This record gives sequence, C-alpha cells and structure tokens, in this order.
Amino acid sequence: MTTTKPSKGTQTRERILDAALAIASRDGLEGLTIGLLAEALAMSKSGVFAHFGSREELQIAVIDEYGRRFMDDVFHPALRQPRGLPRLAAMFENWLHRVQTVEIPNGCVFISGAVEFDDREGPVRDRMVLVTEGWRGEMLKAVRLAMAEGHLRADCDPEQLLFEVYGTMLVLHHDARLLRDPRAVERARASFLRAIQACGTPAGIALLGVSPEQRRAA
Amino acid sequence: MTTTKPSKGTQTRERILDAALAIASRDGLEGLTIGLLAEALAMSKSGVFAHFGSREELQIAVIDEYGRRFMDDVFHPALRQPRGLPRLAAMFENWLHRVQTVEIPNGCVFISGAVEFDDREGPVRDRMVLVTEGWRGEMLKAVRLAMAEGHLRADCDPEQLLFEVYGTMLVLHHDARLLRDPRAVERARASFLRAIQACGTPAGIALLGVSPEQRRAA
DNA sequence: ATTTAAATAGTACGAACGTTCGATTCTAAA
DNA sequence: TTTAGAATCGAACGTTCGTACTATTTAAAT
Repeated sequence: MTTTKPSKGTQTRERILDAALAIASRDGLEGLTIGLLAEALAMSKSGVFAHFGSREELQIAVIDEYGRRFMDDVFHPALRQPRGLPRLAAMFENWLHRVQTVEIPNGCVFISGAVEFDDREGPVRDRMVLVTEGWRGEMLKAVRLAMAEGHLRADCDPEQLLFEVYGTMLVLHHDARLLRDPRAVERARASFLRAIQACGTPAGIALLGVSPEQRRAA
Repeated sequence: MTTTKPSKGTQTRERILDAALAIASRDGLEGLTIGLLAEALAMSKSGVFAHFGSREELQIAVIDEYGRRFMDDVFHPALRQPRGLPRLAAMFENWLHRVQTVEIPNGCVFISGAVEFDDREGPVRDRMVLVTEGWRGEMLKAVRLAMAEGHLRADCDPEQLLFEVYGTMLVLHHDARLLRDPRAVERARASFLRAIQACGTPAGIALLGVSPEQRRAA
C-alpha cells in the first residue's frame, strides 16, 4: 500500500464529483448547477463551490472523470482479449453494455456536452475535444493493430471505421432515449457487424464466431 | 392569388419565429430565451411573449417550423426524381447539402432538442417525438418504394437502413462541429454508399452511376 | 491538549429567467 | 375621421444563477 488515507477534502471532492456526474448525465453540463449539486449533497452552495474555483473547473472535472470511467468500462477490460478483431469486438460489446446499463438510463456527458459546446469557445469546449480525441486515439490504435494482425483488409480506413461505429452509438442513444425504441440495441449490433464484414478479412471474421443466422441477417 | 395580405400580427410572428430558429439552432431550445429573442428583434420581452402564450409554445412552434424547413429542403425536392434508389440518393444529397450549408454552421434543432428533452416529460418532448417520427415515416415510405421497385433486396430492413443513415448524419454533425474535421462530409458519403451497397440489388445500384473509384473506395 | 490550517456555512450581490398586468401606441374597419 | 381591437411596451414579481466575502466549525499536526 503506497496510498495514504485520503484527507477529508479529497473525500468530499469525490462525493461532489460523483453527484455532479449524475446531474450532468441527466441535464447536461449546462444543467449542472452549483445550487442543485449542493441540494443533492445536503451542503451549502459555497461549500461545494470552494472545491472547484469556478463552475467551469467543475465542468472540466466532470468531463475528465466521465472519460476515465468510459475507458475503464469499455477500453481497458478489452485489452485482455487477443489483439485484432476479438479485441475490437470485445470493446464494442463492452461499450454496448455500458450504453445499456448507464448511458441509456442516465444520459451521456460526451453526447450532451458535444452538442452544448460545439459552437462555443473556451476551456470547457477545449477539454471536450481533448478527451474525445483521447479515447478515439486509443481505439484507433486498436483498429490499426487489427489491420497489422491481418484481421482487417489492408485498404481499410481506420478512421472511417471509427466514424461509422460512433455514428452507430449516437443513433442508438437517440432512438433508445428519445424514441424509446427497444430494437435500437439490436440494430446497433447489426450495424457493427455489417461495418466489420465490409472491411474484415475472411480470417479475421472467422475469429468472431458469427453464427450463420447473424451472417445472413447482416 | 388566394392569399390575402397577412396582418401585422402574423407578420411579426413570422419575424420572431425566424429569429427564434436562429437562436435555437445555435443555443438549443433551452438556450432560446425570451430576453435574447427580444433583444435580437429590438422588441420588448412582453411584446415577444404575447405572440406565444408561454415559452413552451414558442419552443413547440420552433420545432414545427424547423421540421417544415427540413422537409422542404431535403424531402420534397427529391420527389421529382424517379422512385427508388435515385430518389433516395437525391434525398441523401439534399440532406448533405443542407447539413453543410445550414446545420454545420448554425447547429441543428433536432439534434440539440433530442439531447435536451430525451429524458424530460412534457409537451415539448412529445412534439419532438412527433415531428421526428413524421419525417422518418415519410423517408421510410421512400425506402419501401425502393424495395418495391426492385432497387433494394427483398430481405432489406428499411428501418435498419434509416437507423444507419441517421447515425451517419449524427456523427457527421459531431465530427464537423465539435472536432472540426473537414473530412467528415466525405466520410458520410462513403458510409451512405456502403449502406446502400449492402442491401441494394445490382439493378438498383447501377442506377446510381457510381464510378469505379467510388465502388472501390467503399 | 493546543495550535494552525483546511473545510464548510452563511449572507449578499447583480444579472437573467418566465410571467403578469396595466398603460400606451398603432392598425384597420366603420 | 372616428373608434374598437390588436399589438406593443414598461415595470415589477419571485426565483435562480455564479461568485465574493467573512465567519465558524472541523480536521490534522505539533
């Protein structure tokens, strides 16, 4: 154990951040309000405020924490899978699982944050871009690894693949949350399968263990 | 001419709605504020307010008007094209043109509205769903027509196709507006082509006039 | 146990929010 | 040209926002 016990300050800071994540997920980074946060924590506004010198700093801290959790749920566990398509497929399934269990019920800070800050300048927008490019870059590496393993065709464009996968996730959120369409998750899976089959090599696709039914459906 | 001259009231109502569209596109339906609107129009808050009995009514009017413009730009002009894939392709190109000329520069009320109201009950959310299902239903008919024409395979799932096309549009907005990626438009075109080629018949695809280069790239 | 610093509370501020209401200006029909 | 009704304004209401400042309580180090 190299970690010493956290001070009272750090402890409550974590409590605040936790509650802030919940509010920001539901109401967006703009709906994340010091007053609401204080009420949820049974603290005074100034007590909450003191932990982050400004609302902007609080929003930035939320973005960072949300990105950390995303990577912990989606990316890192998939590293235990063998490189290439098996690892990519694991990432997608982890992602889908997270979307179903936390993002569809509570909302997604990346999505609401992107919409709120895409045409606003400032440090919050900058951090949104930084964190987004961060996890995208990691996933890009995983796709390139799949190419190097011979699981994806040599003429595959990794950024195009990521573009399509993220599009799938965005419309999944939209259909599941706004339209409340229960078929959205299965549609997302079909989309992913179709995208992989378009740029995967026979050897790579064979590793996915796709049943003949799925192959036909896609 | 069957139309009589519009009264002063209707005239300013249209002026207000026009300014409201601009604000709501940039700042979302939540960022659409009576005060901002009044300032943009050089009117008093109460003067603006009187035209819509409440802010909710104003937001609903904006959603309706935005939907009307979307259909006028994207859907209706495509009806001049022959049924089937040529018409679908025209819709997609009209859509892409609208995204490039108005939605990427100014934002999209459907997207920000969906994110803002997807977990809030009430008439604004209900109208968002209604209008979204409206244009989706129209497009669904056009896809089914393409199947009837033999341009899309009989086992094609129209809702799945629409799911993927809208995902393409959502990630296009995201990458173009937040990440400012100039390649996003071309990526969207490639996505659409790939989706069509996955479920199109040879006869249908031949109607699109896809060059050999594009066929290879997709 | 005492002291010092950190953590939290309390209060106040100016600004903006949606909405109401009475007064005023303007438009259009008589 | 008069007049009724529509259109617009101006001021005010009660809230909530982020933030600043000072006081008080609590935790940690001596």
